[in-house]
Amino acid sequence: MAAARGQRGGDRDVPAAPNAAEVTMPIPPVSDTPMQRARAIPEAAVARLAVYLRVLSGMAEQGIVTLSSEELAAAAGVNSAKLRKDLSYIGSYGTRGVGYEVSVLVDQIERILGLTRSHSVAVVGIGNLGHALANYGGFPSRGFPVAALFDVDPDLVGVPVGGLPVSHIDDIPKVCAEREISIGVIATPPAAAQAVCDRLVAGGVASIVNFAPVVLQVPDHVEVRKVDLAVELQILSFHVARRADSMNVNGSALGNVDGVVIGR
Amino acid sequence: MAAARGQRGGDRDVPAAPNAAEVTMPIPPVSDTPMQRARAIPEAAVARLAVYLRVLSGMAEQGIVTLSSEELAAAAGVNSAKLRKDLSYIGSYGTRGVGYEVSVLVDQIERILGLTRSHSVAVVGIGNLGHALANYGGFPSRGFPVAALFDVDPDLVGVPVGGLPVSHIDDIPKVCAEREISIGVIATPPAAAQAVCDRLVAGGVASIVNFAPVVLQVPDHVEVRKVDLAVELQILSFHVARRADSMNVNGSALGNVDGVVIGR
DNA sequence: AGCCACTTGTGAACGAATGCACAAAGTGGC
DNA sequence: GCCACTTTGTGCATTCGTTCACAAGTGGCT
Repeated sequence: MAAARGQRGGDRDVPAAPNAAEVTMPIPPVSDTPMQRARAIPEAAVARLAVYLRVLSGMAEQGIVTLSSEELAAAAGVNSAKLRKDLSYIGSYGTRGVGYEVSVLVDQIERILGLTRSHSVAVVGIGNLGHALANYGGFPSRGFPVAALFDVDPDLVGVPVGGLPVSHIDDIPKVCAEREISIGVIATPPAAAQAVCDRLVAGGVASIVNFAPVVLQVPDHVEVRKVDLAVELQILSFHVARRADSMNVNGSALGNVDGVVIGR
Repeated sequence: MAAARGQRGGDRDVPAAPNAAEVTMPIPPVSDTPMQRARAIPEAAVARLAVYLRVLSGMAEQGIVTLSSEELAAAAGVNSAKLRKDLSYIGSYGTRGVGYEVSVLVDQIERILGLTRSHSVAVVGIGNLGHALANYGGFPSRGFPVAALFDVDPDLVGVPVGGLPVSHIDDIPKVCAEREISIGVIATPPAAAQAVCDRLVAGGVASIVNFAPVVLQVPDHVEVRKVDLAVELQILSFHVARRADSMNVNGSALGNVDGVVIGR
C-alpha cells in the first residue's frame, strides 16, 4: 500500500509465512561480545540485509562508490527509514551528510551474514528442480558451493550432474559428515522429504531449505526454511479474490465480466 | 524457539522478506459484506491457511473426518492458539468439545483463498527452473493450470514443454490477455526479469511470483511474491554464524574446529 | 436430567516491526 | 571559522501479530 511497494516474503516468508521470532542472543550478563557487535537483529531485517547485499553488489559492479539511504532504499524496494534502521543493527558505517560507501556496506553485511566462510550445500532429489539447482551457477559464486547430490534412483547414482556425481540417499549421513555440508536442500517428492530430512540431521546438517510441500519435524537446533510454490500461488489467489470482492462491493465492476481484469 | 518449532516463511515471511501489510478491506461504512464474511485477515495468517489446507487434504485422503485444533496444529507445525485464531478469521466452523470436521475446513479455506475458481498460470523463462515448473504436476491438480509458456530463445519457441508449446516473450501481453492468465511466474535470468514483468503487467497480469534475484518495480495494483534461494541460504548462513558465535562466547566449542558442528 | 470432561472462539496482554520526525554529525562554500 | 545544507542514526508512537487464559458451548455418562 505504501508508495514504494516491494515484494513480500515468503514470509517468506511470509512469509512471509513467518513463524516470527527474535534472533536474540541471550548472552547472559557476560561482558559484551568482543568483536562482532551483532546483538539482536530482527529476523525480518536479516532477510532484507540479504537483499541489500545483492543490490549493493550490483551497484559496485556499475562502479558506484557512494550512495544515500534514499537511493539504496529505492533500489531495494523499501522505505529509507526502514533501511537505515536495518543497517543500524549491524553498526554505524554511514557518514552523515554523505551516505554510505558501497564497499564498506558489502563487507559488513557479508560479515554479519556469515558469508566470509563458504557453506557447502547438498541437494537431495535430482528431479527437474534438483537438476536446476545443481546447475545453477548463482550459488557457488556467492559462497555456497554445491558439494553433494543425492537421489534414490539407482540409475542416477554415479551419474555426474553439473560436474558432481550423484550419491545414494542412504549415504546422506556419511557423505554430509565427510564433506562438511552445512546446508541441505530438499527437492524430493513430498513423501520422501521427512526421511531425507532425518538423514540430513543425522549427518550433522543443521540448516535446511525445504522445497517439498510438507511440514518437516526437526529437533530444536535445526533450522528449516520452507519454499512452497503452491502456497505462494494460493496467497496470490487470495488477493485476487479480495480484489474481485471489493469491486463487487462498491458496485460497478469496471466492465470485467468475471476473472481477469484487463484494463486497470 | 518455541517447543513446536516449525518453519519460517519466506517472509517469506519473511519470509521471508516481508513487506508487512494488512489485507484490510477498507469498505467504508457501507453495510457489511453480505456473504463472504472475510474482513481483515492478517497476511501471515493467509500463508498459514494455505498450509493448513494442504495438511487437511492429506488428512482427508487418510479418511480422517474430525480433528481437534491441537492435532491440526501439531501437523502444521504451529501452536494451537495461533491455529484457532487463524481459523477464527474465516468464521466459526468448529464444534466445541469435539473439534473440526475436515471437509468443512477444506471447503471454507478454499473459499477464502479463492480456490473455487481456477487461476491460469504463465511461466516465463524455460530454462532449468522453468522446465521444472512447467512439468510439475502439483499445480494443475490444485487449481493452477499452466496455460502459457514463454522464452526468448527462438529455438525454443514452438517446442512443446510439458504438452504446451512455448511462445515468444514479445507475445506476452497478447497471449496473457487472450488466455486470461491471472498469475505470472518469472523464471528468467535476472537481467530479463524487469522487462518480462512489465510485459506481464501490460497483459493484465496482476499477480506475479518472481524467482529472479531482482527487486521488481511494479504499479501499485500488482502483487509480487519473491522466491529467492540465495536469500534463503544467506539467512541460514546468518543463523549458522550466530550459533557458532554463541559457542565461542560461552567458551568450550564442543570439539569442533571451525565450521560444521558434527555432534550436537 | 444433570454433571463432567473436553475443545472452541476470543478479549486482552504482550511483544515485535514499522514509520515518523528530529537531533547529531559531517561537508562544502564563503 | 562559521553557516547553511545534507544525510545518518535513533527514540517514540503506532500498528501488526502472537500468546495467554478463560468463558461459552457440546457430547457422553450416570
